[in-house]
Amino acid sequence: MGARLSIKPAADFCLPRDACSNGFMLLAPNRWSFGSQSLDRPLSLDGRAVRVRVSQPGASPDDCSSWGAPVGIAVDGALARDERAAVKQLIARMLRVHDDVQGLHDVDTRLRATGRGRISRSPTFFEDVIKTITSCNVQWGGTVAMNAGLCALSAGGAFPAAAKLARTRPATLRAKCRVGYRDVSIIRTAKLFASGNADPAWFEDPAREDDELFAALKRLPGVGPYAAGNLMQLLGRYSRLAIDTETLRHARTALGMTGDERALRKKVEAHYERFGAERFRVYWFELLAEYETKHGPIWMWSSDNGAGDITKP
DNA sequence: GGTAGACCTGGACGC
DNA sequence: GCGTCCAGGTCTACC
Repeated sequence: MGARLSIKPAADFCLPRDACSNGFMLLAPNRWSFGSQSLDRPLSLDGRAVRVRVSQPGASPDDCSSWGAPVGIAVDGALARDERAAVKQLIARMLRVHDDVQGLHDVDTRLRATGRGRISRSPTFFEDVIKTITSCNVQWGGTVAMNAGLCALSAGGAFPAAAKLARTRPATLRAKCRVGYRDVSIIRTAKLFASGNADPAWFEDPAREDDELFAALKRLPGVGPYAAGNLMQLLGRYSRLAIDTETLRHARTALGMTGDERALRKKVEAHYERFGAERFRVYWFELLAEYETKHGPIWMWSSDNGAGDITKP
């Protein structure tokens, strides 16, 4: 008999809409089930993996009266009291269940009716960092394959812990996970986290200045301007864009901008500057709306049907 | 500070 | 089936 946990989320939280707000939800070890509108994945608890299924019965993005219902977590196995608290904390971080999105809706009123504003992430900052590194300089299919390979390294299929990756040889990562030249960056980053020289609490400290945080992120191996920008939003800092080729495509096709790459970057920065501290989220939900125009609501996509065409992050 | 080239993989394409 | 080319950010060397 497994444990059953419950989280009381923010009043406008809607699992299908808020979980499926980031392509990371389609990467291993996450599995979004289109049929049951639930999220399955293993979580690491002090070295052992427990499988969880997260659901919010009755929640529908199209029915605001269904938002805010309790989020249920079904755990495959029994949990000690401290483990129950840990599971709830990891899921709450991942889904941002308590985030307030009013500030975003104040600057972008288009999002009010949809309730959108939460961008999901990983249960841990370390997983966010490695997933971001695997999203650089590769097409989405490559990122999917790399994360599947990384999770295959761990018993139970959980995302590997920093200590585990720190002990892995570069050749093993290349051969089994197809990470290519990112092998050294991933292992160096894992060593920083495993040794305590990179402290998640330091990066997650809300008192940290954006500039200081961005500079520290760029010092992580394999993290450049794009990756640092993406990690900023994963840390809840939305004042910077994470400009990649998809941003430039959006600038050309949706915003009608022209020019070479340098010119486009300047125009994109100028375009979103008026949204201040909410720059990234305004950009991201514009991009998401564009995808959904082509492919339908993102919560109707599934990890089982090819992971869709969504790009990073 | 700006630029060029290497890094690796998978997909597209031509033969 | 095989070879070639290309796309995707980061890093380093160089100007």
